[in-house]
Amino acid sequence: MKIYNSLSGSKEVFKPITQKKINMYVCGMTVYDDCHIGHARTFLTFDLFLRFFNFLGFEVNYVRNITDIEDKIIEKAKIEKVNYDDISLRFIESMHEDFKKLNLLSPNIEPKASEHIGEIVSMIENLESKHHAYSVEEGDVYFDINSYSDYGKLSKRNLEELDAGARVEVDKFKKSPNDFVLWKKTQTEPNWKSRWGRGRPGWHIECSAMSKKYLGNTFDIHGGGLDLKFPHHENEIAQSECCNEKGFANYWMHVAPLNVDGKKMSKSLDNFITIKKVLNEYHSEVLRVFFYLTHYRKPINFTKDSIIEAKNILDKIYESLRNFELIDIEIDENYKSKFEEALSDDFNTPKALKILQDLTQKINKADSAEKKYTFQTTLKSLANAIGLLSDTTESYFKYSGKEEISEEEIEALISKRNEARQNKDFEKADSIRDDLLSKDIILEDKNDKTFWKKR
RNA sequence: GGCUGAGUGGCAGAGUGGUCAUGCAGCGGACUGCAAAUCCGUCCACGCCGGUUCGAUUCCGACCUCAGCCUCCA
Repeated sequence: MKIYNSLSGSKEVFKPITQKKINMYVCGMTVYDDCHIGHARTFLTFDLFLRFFNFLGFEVNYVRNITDIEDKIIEKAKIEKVNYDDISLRFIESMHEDFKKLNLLSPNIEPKASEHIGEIVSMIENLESKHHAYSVEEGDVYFDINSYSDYGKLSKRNLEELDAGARVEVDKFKKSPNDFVLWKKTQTEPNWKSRWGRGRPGWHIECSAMSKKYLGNTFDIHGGGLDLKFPHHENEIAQSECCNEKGFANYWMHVAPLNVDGKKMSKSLDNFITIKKVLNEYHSEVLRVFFYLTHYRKPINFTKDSIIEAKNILDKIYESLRNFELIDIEIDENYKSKFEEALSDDFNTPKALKILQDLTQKINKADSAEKKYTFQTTLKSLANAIGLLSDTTESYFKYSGKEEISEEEIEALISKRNEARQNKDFEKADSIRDDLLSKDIILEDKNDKTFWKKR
């Protein structure tokens, strides 16, 4: 198994600390709004990692946190005149709903920042006692970046560069412009008692505290979106390594960003697409295929055409499993090993997908029932390993977030049409088919049966 | 300006020093009452300029372009 390690900037042979066990920490959501498809990419990618590690026989301890104390949450609460946890709880619920629909495997632990204030405070105290942190008159506590010589090793920058490029106005209390806040003094909710007065944690420290609690000082994999690499992950490394006096994560994995119509998603551009919106039109596995089509370290562009392409591909694959019933049969080892090989090379999903497409073609061209079953079973089993083909063909094709016409009505029209066909009244039969097509229902006559699917 | 990464056919996207990726879309054909699905066939390619080489999309160097980060961000 080879994975690309952001820390070294190269592909490395993956060696977990404990054989066959993996401790993995992923930076999760800051819950101040509905999840968008950029989030979907990141978490679907880590879900793939998790599934494939399981497939290879690793036991993964997966921690994905929830950041529920943060400026944007507090701001929103102020605007809506509600408690901050009304906001965070609302969006945690929304997130869980989305993630369930995306068929994401649950993390083993999903810790919340607000429930780890004790751990956070003691970590800051530890850093202060070792002179890696300092408090100022105002009551804020900062991390002293110059006390940690390895600063910048993940994002590959040094302090001089950072100082030169600093665009923000320097806080007058900071010793160095790149020092970042560990504890923010505040009287507004939420706040907690501490030796520096009432306040709340800064961003970054919660991940150091929670990963330490659940995974220990040093663990295998730490990841998140590429945009978290700097400063968030860089700062986590600084805090954790200074506090624990041990190496932090061995492998860092970052998922490249997603653009919409060639532009970064943002509310001002009005190209902000939520997971809910996409799932309203497409089966969640279409989104999965869409992501798998591009390697996770490459930027991806979300357009109407590209999601349709993903749907076309998945449609074909599902089509080849129509009427498939799982029977006890050996799977094709040759395809299995090719599939494993592709994903073992830093999760080359485009290649893995191609193997599934090859299998589909083999099924369609199989000249014996036995061969067909073998390929179908192989396809199903490999696809399942990466979270695909978990639905039946029938229900996949009938999936739709919105209902324009009921299944009963469709079935009724189909039998009406077949009656007309038997009477050779093709004009009537075609008009019924056109009518259904206008409602996005496609009919397929196969042998003596008629199937329907959503466009 | 700095750092990091990337440039392959309409789009997506593998891979390799010397035949071919592949998929989606398109086009032609088979099948079908007609379609759809499926199968068969088919078009289109490696940013630019040098160098190494018998030969480079693949190796080396310069250049150009793009993206992300440098401020909140998955």
